[in-house]
Amino acid sequence: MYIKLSLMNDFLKEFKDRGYFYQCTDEKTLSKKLNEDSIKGYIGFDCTAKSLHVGSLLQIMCLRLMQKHGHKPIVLIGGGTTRIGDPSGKDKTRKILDEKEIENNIKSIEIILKKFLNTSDEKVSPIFVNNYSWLKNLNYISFLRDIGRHFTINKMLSFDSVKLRLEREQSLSYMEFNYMILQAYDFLELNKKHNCLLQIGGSDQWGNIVNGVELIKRHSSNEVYGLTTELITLASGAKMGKTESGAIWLDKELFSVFDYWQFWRNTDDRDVLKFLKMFTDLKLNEIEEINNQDINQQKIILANEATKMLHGIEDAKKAESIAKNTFSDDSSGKNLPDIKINKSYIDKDIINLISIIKKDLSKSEIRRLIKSNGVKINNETITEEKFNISKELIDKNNFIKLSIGKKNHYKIVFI
RNA sequence: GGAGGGGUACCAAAGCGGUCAAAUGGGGCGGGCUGUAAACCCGUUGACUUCGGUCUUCGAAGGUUCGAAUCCUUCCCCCUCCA
Repeated sequence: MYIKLSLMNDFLKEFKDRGYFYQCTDEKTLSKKLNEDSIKGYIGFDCTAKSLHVGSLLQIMCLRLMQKHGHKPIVLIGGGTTRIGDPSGKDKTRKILDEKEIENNIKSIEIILKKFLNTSDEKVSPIFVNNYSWLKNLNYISFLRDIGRHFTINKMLSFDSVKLRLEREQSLSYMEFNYMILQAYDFLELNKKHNCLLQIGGSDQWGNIVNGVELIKRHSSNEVYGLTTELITLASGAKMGKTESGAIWLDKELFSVFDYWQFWRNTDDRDVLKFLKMFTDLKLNEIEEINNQDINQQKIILANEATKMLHGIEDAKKAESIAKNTFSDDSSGKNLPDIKINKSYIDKDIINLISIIKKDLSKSEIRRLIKSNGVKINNETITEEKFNISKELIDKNNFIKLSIGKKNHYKIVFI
């Protein structure tokens, strides 16, 4: 299966060089195909939430990379399969979302994906499809006859997604058991309709992808390929994309540009190079150069590049300067985004104000925070929990800077 | 179907009539050090509080007791071994 680098297709080469590659069903032939032609490849996204989070970013980068090398991505939004739930990597059946929620999720996810992708060049612009459009009308009997016949239970039971659930004696419903068949069917459908030749996914999708490849071979004797990406492991051992305080959402309503920038800025030293390769458009030789710079400078570059890709260069720069103000210049916080709070909170207990801004904190937690010197107003540590927000604290621009811990700063504007 | 073991806070895991809002470890949060990193050190980690306390928690529901996570009854769930 070894291919000389010189013969390897550019897309695949970069896919590997950037650290995306994990497995491929038939690397050699795929490489050849990619060299001959512009092909179509797809990645499926789930729509269980109204936004994608950083955990999906690697897949998005794969779509971009396809475009970069002249291939056309198909973005499959799993409107149908989300109604079923992928059992991979899950112990429990997840809750089933209602129709409206799914519809809304799909819309907002599309908006996010479009920010990342080139939609103006017809040749590579993405095709958006929703598998609900074909899954909803399946006829059970004919589906079993056409598709179901190609799957053996013996084989299905051997897939990790199923096996692990059974081994742990966690129940797996018949509905979820069918997920892999539906995903395989998606690939078949895309192959038929769009001549899609490739499916990319995370390494946990391997089984599902292989099923699709095999189904297509049996059903229509076409050769198609599967490619999986490395599971990202952070130096700290934690999972990429989730912090303790919640997911790193790509939607700025859920996760502000500044926080997004900060997320990258706070990357563990040991992960910086990896992330530069994976999550920026910088050329690999540029990255080599950057890698010689001061580590904090590298993180700033990473944060700017990653933020730019999603929110645009202006917002990225803005985030950078807010960060500079807040952390380096120790400023008043005047550049932070405004948080508008009703005037009636003036002259009141600070605990109330904080509980409005950090809704997940209980009042006891806030008291504890204050006790352990974790709260500052205008850079002054608050020492008593009965602290009043007096008028004198509010500056001529009508705001105060509230800091919770070392990294959370808020500009509270009273209106 | 038979025999045994177990369900405790975010997770793991002690406790087995009062001193238990519950040891310990991990994680989280805050502080210190530093570089908005890592490592390390310290504190904290149910809710509400007029800081005196008050209220709710140990699978679920009942019961015994002045008093239960701890004892009894019923139910639910999980694990191991045998058939």
